[in-house]
Amino acid sequence: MATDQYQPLQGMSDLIAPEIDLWQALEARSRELLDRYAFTEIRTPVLERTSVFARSIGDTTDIVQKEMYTFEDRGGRSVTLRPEATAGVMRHVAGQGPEALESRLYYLGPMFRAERPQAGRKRQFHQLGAEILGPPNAAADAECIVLQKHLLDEWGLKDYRIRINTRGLPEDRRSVGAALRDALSPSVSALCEDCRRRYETNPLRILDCKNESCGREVDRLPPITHFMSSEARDYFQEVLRLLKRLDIPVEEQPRLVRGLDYYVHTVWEITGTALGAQDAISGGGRYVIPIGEKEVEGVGFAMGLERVMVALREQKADRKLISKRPKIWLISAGTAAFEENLVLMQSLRMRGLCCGMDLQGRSLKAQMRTANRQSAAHVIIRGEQEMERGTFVLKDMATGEQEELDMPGLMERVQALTPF
RNA sequence: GUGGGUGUAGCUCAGCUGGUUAGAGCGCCAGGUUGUGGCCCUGGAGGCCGCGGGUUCAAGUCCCGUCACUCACCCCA
Repeated sequence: MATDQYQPLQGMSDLIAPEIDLWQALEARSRELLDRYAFTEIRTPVLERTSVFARSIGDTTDIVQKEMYTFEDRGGRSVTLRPEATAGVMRHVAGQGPEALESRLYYLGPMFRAERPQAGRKRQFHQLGAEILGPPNAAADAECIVLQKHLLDEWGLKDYRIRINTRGLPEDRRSVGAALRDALSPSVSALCEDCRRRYETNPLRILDCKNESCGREVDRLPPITHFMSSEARDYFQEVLRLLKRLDIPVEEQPRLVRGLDYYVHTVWEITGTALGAQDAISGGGRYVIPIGEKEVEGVGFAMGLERVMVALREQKADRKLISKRPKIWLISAGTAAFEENLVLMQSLRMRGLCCGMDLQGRSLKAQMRTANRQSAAHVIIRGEQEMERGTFVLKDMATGEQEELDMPGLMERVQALTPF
């Protein structure tokens, strides 16, 4: 029944079995790896004051202008569902003492953008991200990229590309913008409508316009590093050198600038193949974010987990990530056996085993069907005969072999089935 | 926000130019085996044909609106 009242809001979905297995596997592997990289988790609220996002992401960006879920709370304050997590994390860090400015934090959770849904784009989606706080440091930038690659490899994702560029020092922004404007001034008329607007508001964004004629004009320009200070160029070269040293293949992409205002210095993007139009699975960069009177500096990235999962499914790598514990299904014939099985099931669970049984007292055949559907590795069958003899039938569902055991024998066999 | 495609059983879909009781496969339940799953056979349950309006003697089918899904643009993860 596809009736509206049973559906979640547009672009949002209920995550449930069997897909949830992939979510849990991805999350578990990620947390383990982030821990190995000495990051700790932070969970910030999903709802923040609107200014937290508007100031840091940038008033002219599409995210702030048309993609945020913004509304007034009961006290008349403007609040917003987070469209990304970096701003909230920085809000937290800015409120802490100076030692927090050296933190290594990661987050994993839902983000909200009121866009039109399409392949690889939901209104509620999930990001995994990490931040290394602190002033510009090429090693930190490089480590972020290393970590992302490691995550993708850990998940078993193949065929992705890492593209990288620099936006220069914060102080360079004004001069780079001005230089770009000068360089483009003869060809403004050749630019698309959006870019003519960007020419005034944010000339850097013209660089990654997908429009062909804009691309032709941009290709005539020297790379933007040309307009930057030598300090910015040296910093970027150092990042590239370290990445090479760490054996991370990246492609320089002089037109990559990314869409959020807070980025400075190194920016990068990871794209996957076979993802449709929305092929960016991860993006990141160094940033300077104003919060209240302070500015917080750091470097970080965010990965779109829905897109990662689409890519994993496409490459048939999703099933390899999921490991389910073997399950035992208890089968009873007769009410006496049923009740004894309830007791047995509980004691097996206390011993760390994963098990279940039909609670409705259906036919043995129906119980077996359920066991099969539950993909139980083994079943324990108990009926009148076994009750009389004080035994249990243990059946291996894969081979179909079964044996009759007494209690000590059953416990011994069953204990051997636990992974621990 | 703009444009294209699609809404029929739990799922995937068929339903020719409008015509009587709306179908298939899978899944589910039961039986074939009153103590054994998967494979096979038989039967059964399950449909406001997304929703609202209109045209017509008659609408799942045509028209309008609306909602949702989906793909793309814009942009982003």
